[in-house]
Amino acid sequence: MITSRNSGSDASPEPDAVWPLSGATEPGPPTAVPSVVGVADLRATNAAAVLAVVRSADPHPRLSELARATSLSRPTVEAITEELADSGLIEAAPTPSARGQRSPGRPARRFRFRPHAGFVVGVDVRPRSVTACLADLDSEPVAVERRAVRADLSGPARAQAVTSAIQATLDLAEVSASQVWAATLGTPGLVDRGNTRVRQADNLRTWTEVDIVGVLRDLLGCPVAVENDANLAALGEQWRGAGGTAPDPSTGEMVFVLLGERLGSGVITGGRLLRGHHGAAGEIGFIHFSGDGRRDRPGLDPLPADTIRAAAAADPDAVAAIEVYGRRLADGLAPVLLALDPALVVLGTGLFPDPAGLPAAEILRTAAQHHADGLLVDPPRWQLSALGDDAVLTGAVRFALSSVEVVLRTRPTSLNT
Amino acid sequence: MITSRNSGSDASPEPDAVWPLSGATEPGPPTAVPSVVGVADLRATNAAAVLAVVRSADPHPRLSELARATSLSRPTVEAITEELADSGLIEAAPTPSARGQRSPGRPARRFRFRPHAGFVVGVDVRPRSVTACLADLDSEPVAVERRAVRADLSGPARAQAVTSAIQATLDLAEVSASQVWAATLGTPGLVDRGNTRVRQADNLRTWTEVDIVGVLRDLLGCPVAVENDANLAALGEQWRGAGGTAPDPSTGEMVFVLLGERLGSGVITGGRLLRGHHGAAGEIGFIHFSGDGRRDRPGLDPLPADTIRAAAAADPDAVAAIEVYGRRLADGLAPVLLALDPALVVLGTGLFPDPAGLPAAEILRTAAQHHADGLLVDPPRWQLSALGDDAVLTGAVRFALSSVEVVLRTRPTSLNT
DNA sequence: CCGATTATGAAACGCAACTGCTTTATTAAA
DNA sequence: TTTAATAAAGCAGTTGCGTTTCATAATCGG
Repeated sequence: MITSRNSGSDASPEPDAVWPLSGATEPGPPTAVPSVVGVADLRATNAAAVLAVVRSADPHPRLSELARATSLSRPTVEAITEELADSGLIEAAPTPSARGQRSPGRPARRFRFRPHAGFVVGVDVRPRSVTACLADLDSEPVAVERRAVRADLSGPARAQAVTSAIQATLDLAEVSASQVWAATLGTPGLVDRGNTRVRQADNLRTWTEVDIVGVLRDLLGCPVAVENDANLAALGEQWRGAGGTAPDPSTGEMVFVLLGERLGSGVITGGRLLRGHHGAAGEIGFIHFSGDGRRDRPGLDPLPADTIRAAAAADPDAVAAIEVYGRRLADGLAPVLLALDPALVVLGTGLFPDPAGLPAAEILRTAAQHHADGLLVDPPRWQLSALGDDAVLTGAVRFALSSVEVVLRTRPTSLNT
Repeated sequence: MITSRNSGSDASPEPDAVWPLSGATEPGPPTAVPSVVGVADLRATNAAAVLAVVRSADPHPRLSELARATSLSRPTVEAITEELADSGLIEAAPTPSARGQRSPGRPARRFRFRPHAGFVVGVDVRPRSVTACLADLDSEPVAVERRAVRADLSGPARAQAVTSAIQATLDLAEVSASQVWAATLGTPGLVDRGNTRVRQADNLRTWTEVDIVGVLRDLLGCPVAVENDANLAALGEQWRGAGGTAPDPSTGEMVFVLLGERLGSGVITGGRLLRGHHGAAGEIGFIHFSGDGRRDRPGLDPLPADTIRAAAAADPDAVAAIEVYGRRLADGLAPVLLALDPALVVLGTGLFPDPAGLPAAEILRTAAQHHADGLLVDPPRWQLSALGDDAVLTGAVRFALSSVEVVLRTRPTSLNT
């Protein structure tokens, strides 16, 4: 095992002061004194590079391929693969036995990533439901558990529902809490900047009084974070490339709009979530939308369910109503889009639960995009959510995973406990 | 000299694939394969750490202090200081001869940063003027040169004014072009994402047709970037802590509003400039402000100069007009502020050139802040620009400097050409 | 002038990575 | 079945950086 000079407390909810390996191109935040490195950190860094190649290469790579891809020497990658195998993060893969594909010479060992070396938990808390998802290191769900709850459930009872749902996923997948490396909980309302507390959630009674992060940390013994649901949904869409399976670079500059009971949004710029000073970025529900029924109050009333259904059935009045709604949305969003210059706006279909509503959502999207095109300098693309109802849950898993991956990128071999 | 395995082309305008040492806390952008490191990179990184301490320590540090501050061993920092001294980035400092402060024992060598080891150039291009600033590595100006030009000047002639102003600063300071490490030019209008071209600048004739980056690179032989003026002003304000000399953490989440002929803004989130997908982030000049004279066209007409003067003289009508203007501004900005959740809004006083206008600016600020407070969830502080007319120029210097500091943070010793 | 104190210098060690060579396992041809 | 070709795996030996440890040099207070 490698111990790093920079090793902070690994149980901290924020993986702080680690070394991002990705290249930030332009002016970054002003830094304090940069960290120093010792020889031991080399191993950790290079192990991360090897691990990344093993994860992405297809078919399973051989040592020589790893050496070429990382530009490390073969003896070095060999030593690294041994360490990674010891830590359980990779394992030997069977050599492909297809007759024609085999090359002459001594057959090479091949390596593959072990996604089940660890797990993460994502939770989606809504007024009427609590859903927990246990996912492996490839963010593949291994167990999902949903609890229907009453909207007026008290905070502690809701927390109880969360822990019980999580515990159920663990039991279902026969995974112990110690195998969980991180957890993230998505919630409506505002979250503090450190992702440790729910600051405000007007439709969830006494929910802010619960120290849900503490509860989950006691349950799982790993870093836990809370985050706004729209923000997580944005992350989820980013992961899925917002529509395709292929990663889409335009998701690095994206605005996700969650059309729920209250309007919310998640903003991604430079590939990362925009959180703001108080963690309240994206709270577009308080915008004064023009022409909305409630003239004096901010916000945009949600579309009635029957209008959506009627529009899906091509009722002209309902279609017109949705088009008006889309234009209002675009109108209110225009200043935000001007300020952010996103490549993409993704409309979360939380408001259009079943597939029947999809045609209506498409009408809304078209109307909004068309109207926005006339208002903006560099109009973004508008898309419907690719994940639908699962966006928040997926995003929670991604959030948890990304905090783990920061560590994987720096000292993966120190994780084998 | 140290050669790094990761050495890219140092003359590239974007310092790509270098190692940011600052800790990015939460989910970062999805990365390709991380870079690997060799032993040589250790030296570069640790040298950067030592350099940073030398720059920030006061009084000039001794070897043992450097060792303590960096947690490196004394022999290591000694070797590093030698290299840094060879490269010209630091030098021996005289020992303080004050009788009382001297400690017993052999007197220690002390080291200090040499800001004149290199220089950067910042340029502020406006319709009626071109200003160049030559600054040292502490971003201290060593020469400033201003050229008044006609607003309808052609692009090539304007470029000529730029090069001539830059050359004048070099001559004035007796600095050769080879000593300039980076240059940044601020301009109105839109800039492409790579900071290499001016995409759009409706009030500058044929300015977009000039390859100003190429021209300056030929002149200076160093990385050159162009950036929107409001964005640079935001960087400048961030550097000055937006009002104080002390660095202010709240500038990491800041919106700078440039009240010029056209409204522009620069947004800083997470300590870095928000650029957007097309580099057009912050273009709030196209927002439809309510109640403006031109109902059908977007934007907000600038305040007439005589109104400003009258308000400064406490004329009630003028004061009221400015208050209305401030409220309109806050109204139009509210969606942006909701989406970004900044800690701070800085009003650029480009519209209020002389000190006489300051009282009027203060009226505007107060009215805007008061009105915004009622519209937002987490209202930001509102401040007047601390740099005034120099904001863009200062920001250009900072932008250029930050791109060289990225290098200084990674392989400072490879710079001694 | 002497001891206390602090900085500097030099040698030896550990660790990670690299180069170059030998050995091993396999396929294809004789 | 043997043999040559080929590619992987194993095994020193070297280099570079950082660290520890010990010895030496310079200065101050008495």
